[in-house]
Amino acid sequence: MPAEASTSRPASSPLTERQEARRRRILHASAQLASRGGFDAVQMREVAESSQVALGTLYRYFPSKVHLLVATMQDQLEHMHGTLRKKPPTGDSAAGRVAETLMRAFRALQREPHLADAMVRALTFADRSVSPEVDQVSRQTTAIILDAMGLADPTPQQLSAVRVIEHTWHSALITWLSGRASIAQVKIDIETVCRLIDLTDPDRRA
Amino acid sequence: MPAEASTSRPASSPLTERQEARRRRILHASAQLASRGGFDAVQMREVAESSQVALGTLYRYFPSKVHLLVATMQDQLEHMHGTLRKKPPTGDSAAGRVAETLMRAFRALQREPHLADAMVRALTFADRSVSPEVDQVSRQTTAIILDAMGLADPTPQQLSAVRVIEHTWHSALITWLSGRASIAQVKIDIETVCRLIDLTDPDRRA
DNA sequence: CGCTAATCTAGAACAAGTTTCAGACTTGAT
DNA sequence: ATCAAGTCTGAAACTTGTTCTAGATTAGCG
Repeated sequence: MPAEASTSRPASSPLTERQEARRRRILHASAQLASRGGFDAVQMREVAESSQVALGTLYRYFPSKVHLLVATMQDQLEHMHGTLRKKPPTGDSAAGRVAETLMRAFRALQREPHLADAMVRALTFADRSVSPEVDQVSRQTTAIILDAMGLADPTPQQLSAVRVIEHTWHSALITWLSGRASIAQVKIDIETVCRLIDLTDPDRRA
Repeated sequence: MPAEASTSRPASSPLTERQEARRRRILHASAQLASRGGFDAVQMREVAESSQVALGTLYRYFPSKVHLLVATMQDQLEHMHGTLRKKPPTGDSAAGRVAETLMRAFRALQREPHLADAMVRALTFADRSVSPEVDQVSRQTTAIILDAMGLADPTPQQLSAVRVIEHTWHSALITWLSGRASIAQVKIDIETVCRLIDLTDPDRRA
């Protein structure tokens, strides 16, 4: 596997400079509009206009609104992973560190709830045509969690626990975004699910 | 709280017979179209035509496509809860019974994957305007799980565990529907998360 | 029965995602 | 520098969810 920016994307044809710039302008416009009014506020015509690109071009870069928003999420996730790396969590147990990390991410999302709404809704609404991109987001999330656990090569059990944590994370986020769960509840649920980690830690049979 | 059909819905104005019939026709058409081609195949004009109702009327009964599909899900969930009641799960532990119940539900959904797709996508895409209906679905799901646990009054911890199980259930379903997880993986994740139940059972500190 | 308010119907109109197309511009290779 | 292939632009068209309107029907009531 050749060294490549953690960004991923096989880079089937390396974009020229101007193309890279267009791509960034589009993602920036997308995030900006999303921050304003969430999923609905990201209108393809407006994204095109804001990023100084023809509508057809926008669709060449991102074949659908969902693709665009999922790519926006990848972009934001990288930021976040970078930020988290700088200040690793300090808890004693793996479970505690993961919970701390997720709550930190959660607080970051709280600062831009509309953006969070747009990204998460796109993510869960995505159909099979977006699977590769969604998968990439999922791998990135997994990496963040494994980082917090401080684990190099997890057992299958632990991987399952991590998947369950991700499930809970996404779904809890949705219930919070749609106003059906309080922040406190999200916190409790995150902490609850993180106990699964200790449960699957071979060293620490409670 | 007055006794009312488990169906819910405060019944602000009791529908006449013809109205009730229209409502059923609509839900039936919705489920039928969904079974064919999933979320996208449920087109409001087609639902209206199939159920012999004007488009405006359809929108009077269900104020959006998402409302319609969430109502369809409520409908199906009731069916399922009824079916499950008849053959309660037989496992020894609460965790086992819940896992068994969920996997049974999962197999039922497998039989109509397109319908499952439509319902689950609508559920997670729903915004605040659909919260009451989504909440109702969530309560129904909770009831099914608590039934399987054989629990009358759960502790807050147990409620959190149940919420986490629901999160996992929904999210795992989505990853399966979008082809990003195998059935085997869903099974493992369900079983993994169900261990939380034993973990929070006051009687059975493993 | 006859009236009134609510409901239903058919169909047009509107909004936003997506597709299409003809022509202008870039790029890379020769 | 020139040409071919690929890309970008602007604008219109198409699709499907949603709203609106005018007139027909129905339900409940005196």
